Amino acid sequence: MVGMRDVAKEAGVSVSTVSLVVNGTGYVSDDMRAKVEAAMHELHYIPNELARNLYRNRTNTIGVIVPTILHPFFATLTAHLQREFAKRDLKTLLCSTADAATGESEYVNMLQRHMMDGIIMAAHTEHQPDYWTSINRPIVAFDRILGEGVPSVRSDHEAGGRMIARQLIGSGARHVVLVGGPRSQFAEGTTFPTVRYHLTVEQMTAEAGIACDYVEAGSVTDVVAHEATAAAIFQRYPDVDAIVGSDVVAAMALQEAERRGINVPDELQIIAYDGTMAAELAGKRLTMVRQDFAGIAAALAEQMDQQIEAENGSERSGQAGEPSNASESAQPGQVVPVSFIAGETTR
Amino acid sequence: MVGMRDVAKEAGVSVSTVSLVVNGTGYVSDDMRAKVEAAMHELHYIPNELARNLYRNRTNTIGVIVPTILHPFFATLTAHLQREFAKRDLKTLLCSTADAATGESEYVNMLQRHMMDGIIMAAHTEHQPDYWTSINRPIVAFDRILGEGVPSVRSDHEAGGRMIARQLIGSGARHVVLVGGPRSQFAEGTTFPTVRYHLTVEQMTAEAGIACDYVEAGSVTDVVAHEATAAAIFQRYPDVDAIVGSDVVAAMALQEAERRGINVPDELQIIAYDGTMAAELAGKRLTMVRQDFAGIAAALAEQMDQQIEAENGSERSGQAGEPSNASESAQPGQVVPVSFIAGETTR
DNA sequence: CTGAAAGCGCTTACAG
DNA sequence: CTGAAAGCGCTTACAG
Repeated sequence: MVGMRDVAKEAGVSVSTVSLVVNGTGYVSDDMRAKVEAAMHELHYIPNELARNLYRNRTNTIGVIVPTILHPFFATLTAHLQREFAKRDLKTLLCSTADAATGESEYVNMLQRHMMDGIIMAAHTEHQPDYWTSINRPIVAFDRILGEGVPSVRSDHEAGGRMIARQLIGSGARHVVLVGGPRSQFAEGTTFPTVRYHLTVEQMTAEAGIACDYVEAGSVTDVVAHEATAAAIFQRYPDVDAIVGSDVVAAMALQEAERRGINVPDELQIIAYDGTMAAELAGKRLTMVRQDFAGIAAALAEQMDQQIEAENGSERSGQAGEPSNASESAQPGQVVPVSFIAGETTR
Repeated sequence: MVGMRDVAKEAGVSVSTVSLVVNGTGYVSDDMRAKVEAAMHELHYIPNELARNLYRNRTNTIGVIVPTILHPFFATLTAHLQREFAKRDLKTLLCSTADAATGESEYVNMLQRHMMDGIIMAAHTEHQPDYWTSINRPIVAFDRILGEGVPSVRSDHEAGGRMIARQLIGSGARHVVLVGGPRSQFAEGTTFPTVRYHLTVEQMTAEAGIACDYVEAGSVTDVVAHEATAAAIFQRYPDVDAIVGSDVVAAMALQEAERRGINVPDELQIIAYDGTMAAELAGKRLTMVRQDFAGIAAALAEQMDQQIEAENGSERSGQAGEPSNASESAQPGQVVPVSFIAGETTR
């Protein structure tokens, strides 16, 4: 492997000079520069980033922790994040907790070993907030609250809930079924902001005198489970006339409805929450509440930037041991708007 | 930041001893080990992987180059790859060429700068084979041929084509429309093995006296384009009674058929090629040819392992400058079987 | 079994 | 403007 030393020798200059030329920093005479560049070409020199990483204590890599990239929701999120990070010359390390046998803590471990510069946390975690706040490295959460000092970004799920409820009420729905995660996540002080759309729909339909039942969907990881969930809805609630759930659930519900000869949207309305590509592949164009993935990714990347900058800053000035997460002043959570897109599955 | 030196000082031993304890290599007396471990705990020591990386000239990271992870095909491939790599303690760097403004050559550049240990190439490239063979670092191609010495893995597309043709012929199809990539890729000596399933179907239907037209789909990146493609098929070929295309195309074709009141499968059969989750979300359970993603990922990872091992080996023994890609003896391409799964869209 | 030393390939003050 | 030196944090022969 040809290194800077070889280039320096070939060009008859010092290693420092080669470094200056490679990095375009500092002043180098045109004469020297030419000699060095010639030598670099001659030897096909390619700088080794690992040495730089060590010196800077930086990898320019961000880990994106998601349950699985097989799910369109997380694929979409990840794709948009990669775009944002690439703009900032940051690489995206795919960290899924369901696809690999690697839990979040192993990824956090890698963060602490400086294998990455930061983590976007968008997967489930059993850890208590004090776990997350004690890590003391750049972490930004998506759609969950990991504790004081860990900035977080989420969609405006309350608004999403209102949009859905308004549609259902306005179209004369009588019996709504909501599909979502484990009901245990709905406890007071939940760290899952997503539940807010469910809660909003439940509240508004109740006020309007509309029946609203809740069905727990299978794991986000398992598509087959969603199929079973869809079938179960019709069995358990034969008079259901509106189903609300994630794209995947909505698509499966539509498929099941067609199979049972139920007319959509006349007899049954379906609303998909998320608005990924999955919603476009269904049997009809699904009506949906679309999350603004581009906006979410931009906000997450922005927060990550700040976290990283704060870390660099505090390293220079702050005392080593003091555990102080960056940007204490961070909002409890940045909120990104959602939008309602009427399709062929509502009336 | 607390380093090995601090631990050594605290424990009253040398840095070498700390290193031995951390790595569990070599012999260390229980006495020393205990002292070191106590000190590590005391100081909350966490090893910095960057230094190791530099010494080993390794990152344990593999870049996966795909057009976009938004497409279920590549999401599925990537998810399975990550699983395989994780088993081998390798991390997965997401390298998409369409989501970010980063082309393959930038990723190759990163490979050469030792920001990763290898690349799985599954995206389009304009480069000639001599570009790829001259890189001289671990590269494994998926579903494309990048030149002598670059191992490659693909599905058995001929078999896939035969399965499709048999179904169509057996069910009495009269007018088949195949949807696929730009026809220019079909030239003699193409580096795109995928076209073999199209060619096989065309040949077999021709022999059976069945009409078979080819429609170019939009970019793999663009889902909306697929919708337009689907609509165009029905306009251009009003008597079409069988459509074959990727999951996404098939799903959109089904949607369009239902919209036009065309009965599937009685009047129109649809076969999806790939067999990702996208095929399950469609209006009906699509009949499909499923690629064995797990098998593909395993084969790719296996080849990558060999490439990396070969690189390490040649580094020790071989002379530096000699460009010689690992495993010259690699097969022209490893072939993974596909399977036919009957759904509700064929008869 | 343990320690002093050299080195991974680069960067950055610091003299000149 | 250029070079010699120290150092990023760890690993690994090599003496003892």
